Amino acid sequence: MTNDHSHEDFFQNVFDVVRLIPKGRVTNYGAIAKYLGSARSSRMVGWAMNASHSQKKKVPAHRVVNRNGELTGRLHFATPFLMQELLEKEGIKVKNDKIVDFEKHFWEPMKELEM
DNA sequence: TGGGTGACCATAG
DNA sequence: ACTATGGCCACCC
Repeated sequence: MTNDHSHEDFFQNVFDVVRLIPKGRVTNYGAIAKYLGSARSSRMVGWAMNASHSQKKKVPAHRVVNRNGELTGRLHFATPFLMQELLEKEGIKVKNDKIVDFEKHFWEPMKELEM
């Protein structure tokens, strides 16, 4: 594992994309996987997000939710409501662990990054 | 070798 | 709105 850097390269690619998500916008795991070529499934994006908190260069992990706009990763933050708090600080409303007007805030890397 | 488990997703009913 | 299923792929027994 320590000799095989393929995972870490993938992680870095995920982190780079997430860092491009503008404040007040959000995307989901699948969209990132698709943008990166889908060689790896969206599960791997979630796996990468697990490691995102220990990065020197910060990763706005709170801007990544699941396909339905639900804050499925919230328990992996320092506190169970930190993810929601960070989103609300950017003007995004959250109700019952779900983003209000998800489509309105959605950021599609395939489109926004103009392939 | 094989089963269980994920910050997932699409589809079907 | 909900559950069930199959695909996904790395990790851990």
